Amino acid sequence: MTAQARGLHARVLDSLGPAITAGAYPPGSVLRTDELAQRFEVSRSVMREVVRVLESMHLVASRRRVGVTVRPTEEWNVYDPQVIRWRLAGADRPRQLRSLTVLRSAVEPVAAGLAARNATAEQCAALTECALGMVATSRGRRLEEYLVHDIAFHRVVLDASGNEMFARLGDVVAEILAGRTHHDVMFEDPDPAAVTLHVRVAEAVREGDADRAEALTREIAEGALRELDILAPPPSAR
Amino acid sequence: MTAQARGLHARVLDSLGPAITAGAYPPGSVLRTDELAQRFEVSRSVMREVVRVLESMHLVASRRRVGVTVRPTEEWNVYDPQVIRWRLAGADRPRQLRSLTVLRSAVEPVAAGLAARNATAEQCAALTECALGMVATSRGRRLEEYLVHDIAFHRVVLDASGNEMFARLGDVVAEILAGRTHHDVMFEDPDPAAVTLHVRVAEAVREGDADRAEALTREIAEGALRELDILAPPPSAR
DNA sequence: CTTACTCAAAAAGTCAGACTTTTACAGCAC
DNA sequence: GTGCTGTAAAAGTCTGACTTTTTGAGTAAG
Repeated sequence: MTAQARGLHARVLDSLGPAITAGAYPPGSVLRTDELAQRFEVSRSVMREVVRVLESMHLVASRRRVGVTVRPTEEWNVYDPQVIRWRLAGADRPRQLRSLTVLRSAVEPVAAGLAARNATAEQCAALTECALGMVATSRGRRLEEYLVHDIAFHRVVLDASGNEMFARLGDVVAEILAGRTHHDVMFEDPDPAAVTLHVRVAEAVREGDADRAEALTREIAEGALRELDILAPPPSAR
Repeated sequence: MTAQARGLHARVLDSLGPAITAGAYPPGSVLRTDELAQRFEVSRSVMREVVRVLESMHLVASRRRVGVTVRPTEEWNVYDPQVIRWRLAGADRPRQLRSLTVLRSAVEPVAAGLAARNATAEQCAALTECALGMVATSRGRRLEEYLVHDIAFHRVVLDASGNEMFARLGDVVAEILAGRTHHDVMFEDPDPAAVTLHVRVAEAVREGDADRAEALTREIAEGALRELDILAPPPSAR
């Protein structure tokens, strides 16, 4: 499935990166470039390039005479899409999913409000189309088709906000939504209330009603959080 | 000022990276590793490692027989701290600052709400201390001291939220606040209303009042946005 | 016993050159 | 015009030698 002939560099990175984010080498562990090169059966050049990339992600720090030390989790570049992917594929996927969903719940309402102000006619049309698509596929186990429209909807909102930082969270949202469908609750049809909310958000954006778009999106986000609380309860109560 | 002997790799990266984010090589431009190596007077190994890092930031894409092509802005990893730093140092600093401030205004209120629920006793104490420090240095052109407390305050809130993604925005907020003091309005004392709001946020968090902490932080954020509208007006009205 | 200095080794960092692999493109045949 | 084929350009990979920084052991002085 995953591309095989993507070059040595990419292959080693996709092997070592997830291992580190999964905690196979706990923070403070020391690796040596030469040893790694041997282990992965690649030349030192390739391994050096891999280490440099991991270093740029703040997963490791390379120091002379010491080696390549794994950094503590708090220092990782957790917004790096690659790191996000690695962690979502790993064991602490639930915790990761929670962090990202909370982030999403903070960002999307504000993005929707901005979208109501800034969306172009084309974006409004796209939004309506997505919402209609969601309605059309919301019943009868057409989950894959529904997912496509759902992802597209949220992407358009984030793009239409006109904020670059928001727009770049489109992939994260896509990952979350896809995860929900594929891992968690793929047996039942989407919540009709959520579908309706999407339609109403599209309306609000079209009418330029920022406050309503924000409030409605906040409801969608709260729904996502509630869903998460059921599937993967938070750490604990106070 | 900036470290000089940080290794060739870092020096070339810090030269080429900002050049790209500044638009010196417009998207679609094609560079050749060999040519770059000559231009920067380093070996191909070093330049290859630099290119690999830029590639992991999605600033460029390297393809055989073609070369290293600069990617369009929308594909850059705009959350990479390094990229953020480069862009903030460049010409479109104002636009960048706006994007980040909007992001901040979306995230911090939610983070404060979570902090009210999750903050430890130590974090509450730290928060109060920061707020008091802000009060103490809020008058008499003690802007540098004030800044330290301000940054610390927002860092503690983001950390105390217990959300990893929020916590990692501490550096971004620090950058924004520092930028405000150093570039924009360093002539007058901070807004007394803002200082009071910080004190009240600390209170709310201490008392575990999530809604109030969120609302108060939203006021702080709105203040920051208003300030931004004055200093660097948004694109245009509808 | 502690402190300060020296020095050797370990590991990353750098360089140079040869070779391999992919692939865009030109030129040719149909 | 369409399709094939071959060539060259550029990245990708490997190897080995050399340099630089840095740690920590050993040693001498207090």
